[in-house]
Amino acid sequence: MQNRIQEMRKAMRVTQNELADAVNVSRQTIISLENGRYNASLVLAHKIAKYFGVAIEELFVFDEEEE
Amino acid sequence: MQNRIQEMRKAMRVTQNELADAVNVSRQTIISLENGRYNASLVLAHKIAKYFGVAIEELFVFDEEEE
DNA sequence: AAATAAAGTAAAGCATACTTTACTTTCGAA
DNA sequence: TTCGAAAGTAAAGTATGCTTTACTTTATTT
Repeated sequence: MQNRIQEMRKAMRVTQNELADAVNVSRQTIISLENGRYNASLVLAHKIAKYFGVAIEELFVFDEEEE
Repeated sequence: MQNRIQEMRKAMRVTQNELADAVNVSRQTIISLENGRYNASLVLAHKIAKYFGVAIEELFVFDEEEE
């Protein structure tokens, strides 16, 4: 699964810190998500999508081969 | 967070077993999700939503007060 | 009413999301 | 070119999603 968090964050000119605060997680979590170290939980995915004003499916790219 | 898994599953006349197999998790996982014991991961949420042919946001009800 | 399928509970164990702390690297401005 | 902000790495610890096994309860069908 890929995501467009960094892309959208930069488009909105927001720092990792600001995003982390806005959705109530640590900056580490944002870094790890952006760098593909793990996947967001459903709740976090929803919060970030909402923050960017998009649907979860627009923010996360579910490559259909994945299991 | 609430979800409409049981509701949609019954509407489609599918058993917990069939759904579990279709999205590749154990039956326990479906039971626990339906009974609100925990939240689905993003990947699982996507698979179930896809199985039912709806968007994640239609299947999961994110009550905005939650944290 | 008896048999079978479907749904549920319980609990131990593993995998992964997320936190915290501390330190390093990159980058844009003064 | 240096200084500070932003981004990144590493690693140990906690929380939670998911599995597995085994047994119980509720529905449905015959």
